[in-house]
Amino acid sequence: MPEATRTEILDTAIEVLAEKGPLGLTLDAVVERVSFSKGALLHHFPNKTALLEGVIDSLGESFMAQIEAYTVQDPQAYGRSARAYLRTVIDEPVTQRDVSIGRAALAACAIDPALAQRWKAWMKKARYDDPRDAAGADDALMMRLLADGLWMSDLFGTYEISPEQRRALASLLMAGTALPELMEQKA
Amino acid sequence: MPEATRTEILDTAIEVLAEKGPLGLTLDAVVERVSFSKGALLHHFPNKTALLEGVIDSLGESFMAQIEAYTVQDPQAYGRSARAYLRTVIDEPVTQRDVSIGRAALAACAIDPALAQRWKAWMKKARYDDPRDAAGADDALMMRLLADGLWMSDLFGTYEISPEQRRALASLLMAGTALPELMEQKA
DNA sequence: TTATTTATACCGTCCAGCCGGTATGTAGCG
DNA sequence: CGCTACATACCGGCTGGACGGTATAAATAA
Repeated sequence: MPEATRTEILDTAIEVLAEKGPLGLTLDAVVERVSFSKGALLHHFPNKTALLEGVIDSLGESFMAQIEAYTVQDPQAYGRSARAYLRTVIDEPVTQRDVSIGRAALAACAIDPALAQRWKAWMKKARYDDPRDAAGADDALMMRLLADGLWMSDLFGTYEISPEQRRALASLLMAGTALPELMEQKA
Repeated sequence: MPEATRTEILDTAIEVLAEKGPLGLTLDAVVERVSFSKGALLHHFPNKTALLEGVIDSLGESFMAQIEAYTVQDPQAYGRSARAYLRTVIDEPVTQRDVSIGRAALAACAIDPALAQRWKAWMKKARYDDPRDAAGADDALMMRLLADGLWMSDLFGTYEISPEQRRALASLLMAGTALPELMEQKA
């Protein structure tokens, strides 16, 4: 059952990533926690780069699956992909494990441009089925940027954000269309 | 002239960081480019952690100096620290070197919580002299989050943002006070 | 004044551990 | 017999950093 082995490797690698960070993600560290040997690992992933790519792809798939789930359950077609993105990024309960994985993945992408590119591809793939994104709508972009900023703040604890502030931010984001109007008023 | 040696080490380390990323920043790599030996490096920075902290502090000082410069030249007191932050993060011409350093610093902070904490301290220190920040104003926070999201997008090239979109974003950010009104309308 | 100690700044080598990866098997299966 | 899916042993490079020096200059004591 080679496929099972593969996913076991990937799941374990993500677990290691969550616990020890990207520097702790070594081939040996994965092998230690797994029911088979280093040879098996290197059989399925010929080198560490391949493993890392596998991990990113695995995370990317989960990410996209979550977005798709939110997307299809959204009754309104217009802008649903953006809304699903926002919910995925900011609404999900943030466990310590999520934070660790987020940090590690961010670090990995920051270190290795190839991984960043790969993650970007997942982001793009998840940005589908939405006329606003297709049109490159300004407001959807802004909402995404704000959500990304909030996500990063969550990862690093940059700003201390109160629950009320967070709720306000979330509702503003979900409203989602107001910023361009605002711009026109100011201009 | 021990102080000069110290700053030479730090500058060189940042240079290495920009060129080879955080994984390329080894003690030997710094020593190679410097007029003295490894012993000297270890004399000024007893271990690698100390060197990394020094690098973060050095970057933090530059960052804060830039913000202070923008702050004092801003005629309007109200909200100047937030505006200075925005300008520093989004207005500056982004060279490839800036991107590399940003990536590397981000990675370093994502990997090592202690460094993240240290950077956070610099951020806090730069967030001074502003009644809105003191009051934890929602709009200033939102502008910062959006700017952070844009900064990250610049680092990774996540979104393709046209010059017009960028200009629009910048002006919206500088306007900076409208979002709370908007929230009330929506609520 | 001079001798002695102490602290600073720096040099250059060597090592031990870790880590990615290779090389060489082998057991099962079609 | 050859291919897949593993196991085991081993290696060499890199890296952090320990260590044992040296040169200089200031502090201290005689």
